[in-house]
Amino acid sequence: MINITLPDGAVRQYEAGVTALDIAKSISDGLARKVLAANVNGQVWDATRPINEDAKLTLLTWQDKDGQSTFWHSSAHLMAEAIESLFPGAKFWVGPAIDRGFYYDMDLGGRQITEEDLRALEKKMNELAKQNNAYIRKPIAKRDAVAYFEEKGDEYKLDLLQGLNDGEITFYTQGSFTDLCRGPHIPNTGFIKAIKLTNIAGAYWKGDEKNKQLTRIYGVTFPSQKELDEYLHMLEEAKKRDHRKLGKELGIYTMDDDVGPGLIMWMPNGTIIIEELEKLAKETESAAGYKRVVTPHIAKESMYLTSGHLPYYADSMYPPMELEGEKYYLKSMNCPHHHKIFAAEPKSYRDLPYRIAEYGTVYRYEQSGELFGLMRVRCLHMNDAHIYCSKEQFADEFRAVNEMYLKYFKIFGIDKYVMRLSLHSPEKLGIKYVNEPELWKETEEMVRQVLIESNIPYIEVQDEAAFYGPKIDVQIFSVIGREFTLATNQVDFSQGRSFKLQYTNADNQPETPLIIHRAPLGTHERFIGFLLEHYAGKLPVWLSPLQVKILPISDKFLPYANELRDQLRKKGIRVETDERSEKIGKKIREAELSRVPYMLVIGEKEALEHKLSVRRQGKGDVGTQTVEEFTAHILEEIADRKSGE
RNA sequence: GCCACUUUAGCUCAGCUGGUAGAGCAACUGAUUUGUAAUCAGUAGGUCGUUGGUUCGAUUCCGACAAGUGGCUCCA
Repeated sequence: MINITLPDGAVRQYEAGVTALDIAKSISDGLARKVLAANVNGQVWDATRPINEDAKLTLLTWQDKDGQSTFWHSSAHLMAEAIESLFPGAKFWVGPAIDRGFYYDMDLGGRQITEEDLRALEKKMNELAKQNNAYIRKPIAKRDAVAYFEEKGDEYKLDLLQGLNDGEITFYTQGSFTDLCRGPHIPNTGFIKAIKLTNIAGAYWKGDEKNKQLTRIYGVTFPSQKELDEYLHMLEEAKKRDHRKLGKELGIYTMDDDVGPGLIMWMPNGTIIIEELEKLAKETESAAGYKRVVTPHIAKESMYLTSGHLPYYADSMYPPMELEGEKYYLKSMNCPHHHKIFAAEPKSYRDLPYRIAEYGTVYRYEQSGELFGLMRVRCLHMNDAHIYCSKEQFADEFRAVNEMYLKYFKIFGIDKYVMRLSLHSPEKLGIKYVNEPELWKETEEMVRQVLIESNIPYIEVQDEAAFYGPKIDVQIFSVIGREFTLATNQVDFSQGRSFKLQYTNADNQPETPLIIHRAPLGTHERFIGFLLEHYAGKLPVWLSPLQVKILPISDKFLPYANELRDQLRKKGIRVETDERSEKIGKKIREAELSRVPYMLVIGEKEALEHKLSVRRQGKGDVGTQTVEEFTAHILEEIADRKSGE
């Protein structure tokens, strides 16, 4: 007999060789019908795999993340079975579960998959699922595994096998399909009740663009049709808050074929948002001791050779233009220009920290396939600044920048983000990163300490640093789930020396400053794209292009409405009157859809009493106020940059 | 840049197997003067992304290019 400890601490005794599924059955049949996998002593196992010694056991169902990923991974196998049956000769690479579903990469020998094929595959998968085929685990000797895939002629699985040791190789079989797989899997295919293959994509083998491109099919499955329907509904809802849709509906920005891909033109409404953001940045930076500068959009080749950008990033800069025998580049970053401003006048330690800021316009020749709405563009406006400081000042300066981030995030109510400490990878020194192993170690530790001392949760990732030093990136997700760096805070121990930047220290010796590159509000493009999705288009009053819309009940009240409008405008409030001879219902509907935060309904009663009837976007009628009450309220809301309400 | 798909009126979308296009909303005009999410009627608006080809004839079939979209790779 063995002892099984359940999550509530209860210990039960079973015969050795018992499975998680047996144990579930001994508790209740209902539970047994829901068990997808089990966590045995911290490892995720098949629910049907025998347990031979004392163990801590957690049964995993659809409610558990590990249960879901097991379910999706098994679904990938089911899809592969369907593919093998419909497209014989397909060779498979890997088919993992992802955040929301699964994919499988395969080589179809040049065959193209169409939307109709996906529907046929779904149908086949449903048929196979209904057969309730068990997923059967079988440990196998390496040479037998190799023989199996040699027979099949699957060079991809053979490649996978090369990296595995004898004794740790298992096959899983369900129905007529056998795959090399570590597992675990759900008990049988019958659990998979609802199937949706979502899209087809090319994916480079092993993620390397020099390799062959495989066909990748993405899908998602659920234990019931209802859950699939809910998921599809959620996708529909997410699409409604996509910044590309909102940007068009709200007249924020536009693009044009004649202007070029990835080049944003900000329309009047978008420009108001930009101006409000810049106002916030200027106030905040001025209070934090920054000074503003302005620099040109282009510079000579020699500067980017000095900075080291050209050898690393020439591919992502627009090609140079030749003038008077010199090559000029559109700037893809502001730092070199800022370094030149630092160097323009001699500096002493008394001038440090020297902080200069600019909403700099930069141009990056992003790969055409990467462009994405406002989030990935070729002309961007950075909330840029550079801080030149001594080693002793560094930690305080870096911490202050982080605090500025958090202050901004509070204003915008941003709470779903990941702070990512991006480190170099030592084997790429001299290739992707400046070759200064000691400095890398030292500054990475310094940055890590700042995060720990400030008690900021973060994750560490290798091989994500800038070429000149480690950085902290703030990662956010667009409504369609794509990840972006919203803000960045970077250490630079390299460019100071490249540009021969110096200051005189207290001992009258020349020293090279450390540099911090920071952009807490990222770029206008990405930040506004993010804000539109974050607020679902319902911007807070202070950011809203139009803050108040006056809606007269009929033309008779236009004179009072416009008198009111002028009065509010004098207070700096962005306000317009709907002067059309439409019914009030229509005026309200359109004002609501345009997401103007306040609507003022003006009729006979209001005109007589010199009052206004206030409507809040999304909330409806909130009662009658005097003009003074309303003005005081909205001005306070704007001045405090309140989010919501 | 690579794989796949898409591109019809300002917007959202119809248009079966080739015979030069249609709806709703928006716009404009007129009527209506309205009390908290769509008043009625009329008018106007499109070289069907661009460009080659096949055909008596192409929005429709084929190719190239461009832009957009979903991924891959990339992202200072």
